[in-house]
Amino acid sequence: MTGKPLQDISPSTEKVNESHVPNCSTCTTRHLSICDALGPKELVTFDHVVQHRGFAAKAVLFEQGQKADFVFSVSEGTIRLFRLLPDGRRQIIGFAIKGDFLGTALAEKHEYTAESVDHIRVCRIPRSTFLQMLDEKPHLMKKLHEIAGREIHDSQDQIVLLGRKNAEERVAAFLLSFRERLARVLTRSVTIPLPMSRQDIADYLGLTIETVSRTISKLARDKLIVVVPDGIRILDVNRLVELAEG
Amino acid sequence: MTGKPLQDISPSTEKVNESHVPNCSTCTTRHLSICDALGPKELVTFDHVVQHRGFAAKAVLFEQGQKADFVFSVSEGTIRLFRLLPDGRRQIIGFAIKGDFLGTALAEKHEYTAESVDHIRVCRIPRSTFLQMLDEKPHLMKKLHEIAGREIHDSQDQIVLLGRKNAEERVAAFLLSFRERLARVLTRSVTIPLPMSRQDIADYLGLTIETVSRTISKLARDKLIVVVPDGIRILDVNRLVELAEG
DNA sequence: CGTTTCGTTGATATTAATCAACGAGCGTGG
DNA sequence: CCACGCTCGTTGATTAATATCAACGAAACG
Repeated sequence: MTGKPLQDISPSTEKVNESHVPNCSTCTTRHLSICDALGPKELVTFDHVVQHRGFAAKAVLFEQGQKADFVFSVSEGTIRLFRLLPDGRRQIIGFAIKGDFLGTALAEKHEYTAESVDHIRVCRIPRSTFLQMLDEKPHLMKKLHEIAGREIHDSQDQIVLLGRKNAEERVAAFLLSFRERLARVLTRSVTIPLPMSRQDIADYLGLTIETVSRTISKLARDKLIVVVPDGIRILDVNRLVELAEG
Repeated sequence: MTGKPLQDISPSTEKVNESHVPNCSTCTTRHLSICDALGPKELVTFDHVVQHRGFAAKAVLFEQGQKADFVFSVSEGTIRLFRLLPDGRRQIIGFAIKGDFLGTALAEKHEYTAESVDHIRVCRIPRSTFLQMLDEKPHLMKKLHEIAGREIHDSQDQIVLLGRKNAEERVAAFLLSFRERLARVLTRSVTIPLPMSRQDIADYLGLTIETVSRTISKLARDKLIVVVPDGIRILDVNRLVELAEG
């Protein structure tokens, strides 16, 4: 479907990073991410092993089946995580945003592909280094497991959505959950920016692009939302929540 | 749908447990479960806090939204884990079998209901005790996270299945994955016992009971499987795998 | 300024859901 | 021990939801 090859790190974007995130101690994403588990001293150690990277849209961070050499923390932008079936069908597992942890600590291989939706910035650490830290710092391990617990919970929500909800419920649930996640990260605004394409939303919700488009149009017709450039605005949260919950 | 109230612990079944699993050191499930992370000394400690319980079919171990007081390890039987939508639609998140860890260590509340499919035996530990052990034993924490990683992986498989596979692919994938899990636990036989009902399978695969029934009939007509009492037998694994993978 | 990509909408096709009937197995009670 | 009533699984007929095919306009891009 989208199947474009990876693009390399853009040097210009990298420069932006260097100035914006000079070190872990002053990082604005810290309290949202796994780094929240680190003390002041550990943050300094972290600085020595962490690598800041910027990517343009459609860059591949890592691929399904590939050996996992790094783990990542997202500082900015949106990343789609997906798996492909042999015939090209794509299922997006999730969208990663600022503060999210990416990659596998204990497993050797990535089980999905991660591709930037828009301009992104990430911090990455060699997995071997991270593993060593995990062994030395139980509180980091615990934090990681906490994150895994949330991931499992979210996956189960998605399983219920895909297994038992209709198109309208799926779209409503997606808009609300994405809003919820954005709210942790930026000022909670009525307008929800949607950097991903309709095709991305469709592949996330197990629908086609046409059904997503029609459903969004219907929600707008019913005055639950308004479609704005690159996003939507919620008019009636309560009715949308009711819809989303089934 | 199934919505039956919980049944209490059957004393007779409990007796069976006492004789069959007298202690953790001789437990036949140990190497399959989280207890595999425990050393000989720790196993003895474990013996003092673990409670063996037996349940008849359709017993509720814990419910969606309920405070999580215990964590569980399954010794025998099959357990369905599900969530209900307000209007009664049910989505089965998974089936737990011998060796599986159940419950949430770090979260306060259960996010799904666990109900025995057939006669089961479980070991349970107060969550508070388990949490304390986690803090004291980093290797236990690591083991738990390893298990969580596998759970996340399986959830993602299920998301792909529900989002992008058709009925035939779903049923084929279910049969193979259930067989795979059983194989870890009992001698790998050509016949796959299916203790759960067609309705359970349907609620797991996001289908209706009729579609599951029809699809199984079709697989049998196509000579990929044979339906036997309380299970199926696989005739052509390769074609079934091909089907399941999409 | 042409060209491509993206989103929307309409018409039709297809898959799976729904509605319905039936038979087999099981437990219970006469 | 048999008969009745249930539950469960299967199969058939029809319907409904979403996918597919198709066309088009607007925005983005070189």
